[in-house]
Amino acid sequence: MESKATCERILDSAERLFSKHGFSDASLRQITEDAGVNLAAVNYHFGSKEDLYKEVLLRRIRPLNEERLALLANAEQLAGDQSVPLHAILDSFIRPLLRRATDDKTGGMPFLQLICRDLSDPRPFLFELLAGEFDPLVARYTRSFTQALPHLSMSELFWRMQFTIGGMLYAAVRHRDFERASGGLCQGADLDGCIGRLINFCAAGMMSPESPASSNIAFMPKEAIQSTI
Amino acid sequence: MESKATCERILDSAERLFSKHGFSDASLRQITEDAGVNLAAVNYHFGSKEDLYKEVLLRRIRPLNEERLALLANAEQLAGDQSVPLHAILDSFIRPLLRRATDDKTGGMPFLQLICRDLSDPRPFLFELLAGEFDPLVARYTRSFTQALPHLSMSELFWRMQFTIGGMLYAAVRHRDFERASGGLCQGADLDGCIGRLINFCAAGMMSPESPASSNIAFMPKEAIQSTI
DNA sequence: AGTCGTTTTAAATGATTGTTTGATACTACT
DNA sequence: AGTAGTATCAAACAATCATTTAAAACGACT
Repeated sequence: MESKATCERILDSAERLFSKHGFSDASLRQITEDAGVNLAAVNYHFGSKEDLYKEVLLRRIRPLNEERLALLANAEQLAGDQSVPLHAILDSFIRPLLRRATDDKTGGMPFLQLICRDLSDPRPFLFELLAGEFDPLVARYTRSFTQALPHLSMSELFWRMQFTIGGMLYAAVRHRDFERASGGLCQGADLDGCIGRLINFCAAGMMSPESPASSNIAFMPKEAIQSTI
Repeated sequence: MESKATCERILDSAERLFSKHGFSDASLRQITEDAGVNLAAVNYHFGSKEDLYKEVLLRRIRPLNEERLALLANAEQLAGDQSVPLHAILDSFIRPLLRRATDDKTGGMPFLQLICRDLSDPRPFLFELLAGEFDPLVARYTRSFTQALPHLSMSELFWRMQFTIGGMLYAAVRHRDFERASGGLCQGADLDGCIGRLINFCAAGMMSPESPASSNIAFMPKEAIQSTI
């Protein structure tokens, strides 16, 4: 049975080209040519272009989230009856994703590009897949964060988790470009430095005291805004 | 001269449809039909589809960043010879963007969708435009943050700015979906609450002490990672 | 009224897309 | 060796795309 090798060659090429050009601009002709297989192979093995894209994602997302949950469970076991350190929770959530930037066997930068794109701006045909893969993960982490940060309201905690996710996704997709954008100040290659800094940043934001929702609405006079538009 | 009305109708429809379907999947036929103009009007008035897209972006980005810079200048003037409060710097950077979620006159959610997409995952034909519009802005804010956070190394500051941008962009594009994702805990309509919380979160992350880069590399044994894949 | 520059229109161009088809090649098992 | 099921292949299908063309309509000014 040669189909296994064909499928994987298609998945590899699709991952790379979907990541580079996007779902619509990466054509099946491009992908199958890159993979060295016949054009009809995609529809034969995967059914459609959309189903191919789903398989590209699932191949990487499932091991990623399994790794996260295993690390979190491990951290909880290490903590015993004490509460899990906040840094450990964040580490188990952030590191497995960002690690992939330099690990081609688990997708490398192409996968990070895809997952960032689809989590912040998903196409409708991915709604079901993403909800199925990430809703349970978020629910699980919500429980852990709640125990580590009992002083936070559920609503405040949920916002802060979203900010964390946003910072993580942006760091994932941009960390190669940081060197240029910073004028050489930040080496994109320093992945562990990026991960450590992000965890510290989010931990500080997570731990900060909860303040009344309306306290930060206006830091300066409204006139300043109007006059500039 | 009727061309002004035609151009603006095209820009409005293009903004909405580019935001909804993306650059490639929003066709010029769709856009011109939605705008009620002839198909050839886009190439006549804008030159090409790419140039139309650039104009859609520029129409919103320029007032946005002017507003940010004016607010920042205003905050610095209010501070006199004292250093500008960190919250005020973040406010001038974050609020003008997120405010647009409920302000259709400055683009509304469609514009937020576009700017989030293009800042985290830009197409090559936008590189020059984005660098021209945002590099000076980032340079300006870097100076302000440096003064407000003199204890940070340039490299640490730059990373933290990237995390802030990431959290802001993700909040911008997702805040309508938060209600569903949180099970009703977070009302997407509470825009000011989101802005205030994001500013508090980033301020805490920004102010946290700088630690040696390698201090957070490993929170748990490596075996835990290997065993789960 | 008539002319010049601008804008709108319908139609055609040339190329590319995802998907389907039916024939051919291959593998494995009796 | 021959059959059944799987996989590959070249070719064609129907639809859509951005862009161009040349004619028609319009507006303002002398």
